Amino acid sequence: MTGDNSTFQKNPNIFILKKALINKTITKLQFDVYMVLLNIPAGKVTTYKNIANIVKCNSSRAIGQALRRNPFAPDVPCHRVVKSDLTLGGFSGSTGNKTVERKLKILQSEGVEFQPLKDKKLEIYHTKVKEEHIWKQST
DNA sequence: GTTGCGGCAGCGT
DNA sequence: CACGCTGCCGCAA
Repeated sequence: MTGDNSTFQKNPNIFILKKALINKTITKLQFDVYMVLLNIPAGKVTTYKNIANIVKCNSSRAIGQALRRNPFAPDVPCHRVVKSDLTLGGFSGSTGNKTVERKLKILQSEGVEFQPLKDKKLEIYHTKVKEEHIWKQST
């Protein structure tokens, strides 16, 4: 193949992930999930459910579990994952406002925009990502 | 080496 | 709003 090897050169993280899988510091599900994350560019986000579909796992919650154990943060961008209703969801193993605020700040610094839900309380937890920032898989 | 149990950064009804 | 459910994984017996 004359194919594109630049992916590997631009993402040395892939090499690190494979190594971690072989050394069994991460599970196969973690490996699959983290590989998906590496394809999400800054300024975009995806959902737990979307990742679950990609890695063929029927439990979005298991995805959250894999993310919370991410040993490679922030190189593996676990903060670019939100809930299906486009609200923020948890971060770093917690759903508390204080913790989630950190997630919000990181995403905003990457250019992601948010809109609060008017009919709900103006809490961070009810802040939604604008749809234009949802990551669409390239074919 | 194996089995069983309980909890999880969510989702659907 | 409250509950039940899913698959996965760490830890104790």
